[in-house]
Formats: sequence, C-alpha cells, structure tokens
Amino acid sequence: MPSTPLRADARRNRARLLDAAREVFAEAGLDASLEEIARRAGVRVGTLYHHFGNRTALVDAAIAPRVEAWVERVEEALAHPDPWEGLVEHLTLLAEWQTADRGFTEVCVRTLPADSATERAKARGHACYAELIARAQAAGALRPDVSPADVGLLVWAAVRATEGVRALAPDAWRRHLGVLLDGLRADRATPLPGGALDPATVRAAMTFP
Amino acid sequence: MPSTPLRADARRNRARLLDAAREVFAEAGLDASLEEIARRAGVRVGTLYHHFGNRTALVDAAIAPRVEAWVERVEEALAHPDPWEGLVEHLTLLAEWQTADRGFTEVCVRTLPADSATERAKARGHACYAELIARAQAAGALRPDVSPADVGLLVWAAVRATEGVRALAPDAWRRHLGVLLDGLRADRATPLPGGALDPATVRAAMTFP
DNA sequence: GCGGAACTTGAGGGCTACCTCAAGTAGTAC
DNA sequence: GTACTACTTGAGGTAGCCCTCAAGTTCCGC
Repeated sequence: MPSTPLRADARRNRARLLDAAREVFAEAGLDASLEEIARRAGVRVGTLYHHFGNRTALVDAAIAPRVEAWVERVEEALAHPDPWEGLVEHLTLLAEWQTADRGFTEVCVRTLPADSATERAKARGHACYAELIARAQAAGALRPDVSPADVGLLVWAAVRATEGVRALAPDAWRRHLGVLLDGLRADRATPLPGGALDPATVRAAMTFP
Repeated sequence: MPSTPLRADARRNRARLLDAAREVFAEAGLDASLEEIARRAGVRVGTLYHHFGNRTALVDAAIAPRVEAWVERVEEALAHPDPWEGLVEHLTLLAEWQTADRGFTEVCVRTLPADSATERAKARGHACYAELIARAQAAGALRPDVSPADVGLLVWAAVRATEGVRALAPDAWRRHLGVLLDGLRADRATPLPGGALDPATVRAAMTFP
C-alpha cells in the first residue's frame, strides 16, 4: 500500500486493477476471486496485494466512487417537488443500479470497516435517504409503519429475486418493484406485524467478513 | 448406490447421513460442504459417496420428503373456504418454512434433474399452487396481472431479504410479507410494467448445477 | 463360527483459492 | 548513462473442496 507518488507503470497497473475489480465485482459479487481480477488486469496476484494489501481494501477502493455517485442521486431525489414521485424515481434508479452491478448490490447490505471511504459515503447517503422516506411519509403518500431499512431491503429483495431470470426476462424486477410500491402506498396499507427494522439492527447484522 | 436390502450398519449410516445432510443443507444451503455432512454423520466422505454417488443424489434424497410435505400443505390450502385467506395462509407457511430451512428455500428456485423425486413432487405441488393463485384471482381478491411464478418469487425475496437480520429481528420477514400482500391485493392495484413471468422462463433460468 | 459379500476407511490426486516473499526487472532522478 | 529502488514476478506454503479406489473391516447366512 504505497503512499509516495506512484511510478508510471505502477499507476497504470493500479488503474487496471481497479477497472478489473469493478468489472469482476459487478459480475460476481464482492467474494469474487482476486486471482481472476489480477488475471483480467494482465498482472500477477502479487501485484494486486502490493497495491491493496487485502480484499477489503480493494473492495473499498473499487466501490467507493460508485457509492458516492449514489449519494449524489439521493440528494437530487430530495429536490424533487413531489415527495412520492421523488421516492419512486429514486428507488427505481437504485434497483436499476443493483441490477447492473452485483458488487453495488452487496455493498448496500454489507458493512465495510467504519473508516473506509465506502462507509463514510454510505453514512452521508443514508441520512439523505432517511429524509427522503420521512418526507414521503409526512406527505401521507408512503405508509407510516415502515422504516428506511424496511424499504431498502424490499427493493434489494426485488432485485435479488429476479436475478435468476435476468437473462430471459431482464425487466422482471420492474414488475416486482411495482407490486412493492403498491404495497408501500399509504392508502392501501393494512397494519404490519412487529416493529420497523431500525438502523442499528440492520447495521449489526451486516458486517463484511 | 446399492439396491439390495441394506445391511444393518449401512442402513444406520445412510440414515445418519440423511439427517446430517438435512441439517447442514438447512443451515448452509445446497452447496454446503459434503465433507462437513460426512463429518457430522460420524462417517468418512467415502461412505457418503458409496451411498449417494454424487451431491445431486444426496440433495434429492434429503430434500424430497420436505417438498412432499409442502405439496400436502398446498392441497390443504386449496380446501380453504376463502380463496384469499387460503392463499395468504399458505404463503405465510411457505415463508416460515423457507426461513427455517435454507435447503428448502433453494430447492424452491433451483431445478434438480427431471427424474428426481424432488422434481416430481414439485410438479404436483406447482399444479395445485397455480390453482390456488387462479382461484384467488377469480375471486377478485388477488390482482390479475401476476403469475404464480411472480408471487412465488416475491415471497422468496421477502425471505432472502431478511436473512441477514434474522438473528436480531427473527420476524422481520412477516413485515415484508405484509407489504407484499398489500401490493398483491386486487383492489386499487396500479398496472405493472411488462408481462407476467411464465413458468418456462422461470424453469429455464433455474437449473441445478 | 466361518466364508464371502457388503460396507467403510484412509490415503491421495486434482482443483481453486488465499496470501507471502526473495529475487529479478525496469522506471526515474541525477 | 548509471545507479537506486519501487515495483513486479514466479514460485510456493496452506487450506478447503471434490471425488476415487485399493485394502481392510464388519456383518450375516449358512
């Protein structure tokens, strides 16, 4: 894990490793083979470890920018004039991104070390996202008995569920999201059992290796 | 894979292997380590292979009875006087079982060889289950624009989504199922994008190794 | 209580993955 | 153009998994 300005070849290899990592994580998730990433970057695995030290560091470096891009989108969603529309558009975007990138999908429900760039970005995003939910509830559009974690997990579930049929029915997730959104509207709600999932529970449950 | 009447010790070991397999598959899914299963049965892995030949045969022998039990329950659900109530109770049961048994969960969305006991049971169950769905739709309770596969995947998704928080919030799946069921009710459903998932698509997408 | 078949074992070959490190290679600063 | 050293490599140790098979052990019918 060098810190002084990198040599030209090293800089090139580092960039290639990050590109390969993003590709492979997107296809195979965060537990994908590091050997495969090195292979795709045209480099030996020793080089990968020279740059990143361990899997977690590589995941963080590869995924953080993606999470940061997501944070920007949550912020934009908050600016939408209609609270319900803003929420729906954002959840759809989230599902779209998750469909296209398994690494991103997994990072949404797993926790990296607290001092990682990814987790710092997520913390910012979560604050906005909670506001997005609260705003839709305050407007009377979103049922009041769900937490941000509930909604997030539901979207994640719709994506996961349709993963298997993706090759044959690439837009199946849109249907499932449609059913969910109907279930989330305040004007159709029947009372839910138990209490809403709180962030602490969710966080405690989802820590990376 | 012997066929003549088994010797006493062999019968005992076979039973132990099946018990261990059910336990391990329930905890870790159908890709669990066969070495671990042999270990837990107090037997070497060679014995496991002597009895079952390969992983698929063991999965089939271990899981088929569970699927057959499920089929009985679908048949019972069809006898429920209220189509919607019958469906809801059955989906709840299905989710309960999936929560308790990861092997069962996976066998719901993966396909074993067509001549396996498991697949033969599933075929019977699916026929009843499709009728259960159709009946609820005919009664005007279930939205007409979802297929049996859609509903099955949605339930599966609710279970999967809450897997991570199970230790801390064991009943989280009930809330998610609640949201789904609200989304599945026919009254005030908003139209879904795309067409319903058909069984052929789902089957083609989900074939075991 | 013995012979032979049924069963189990232990060892092992092949694979993939993780991660390490001494030794060699090649940018870069001068 | 040389010398320094950051960087890369190749080889390798560990570990887990899959599955096979010859040799040894245990049951069971007679």
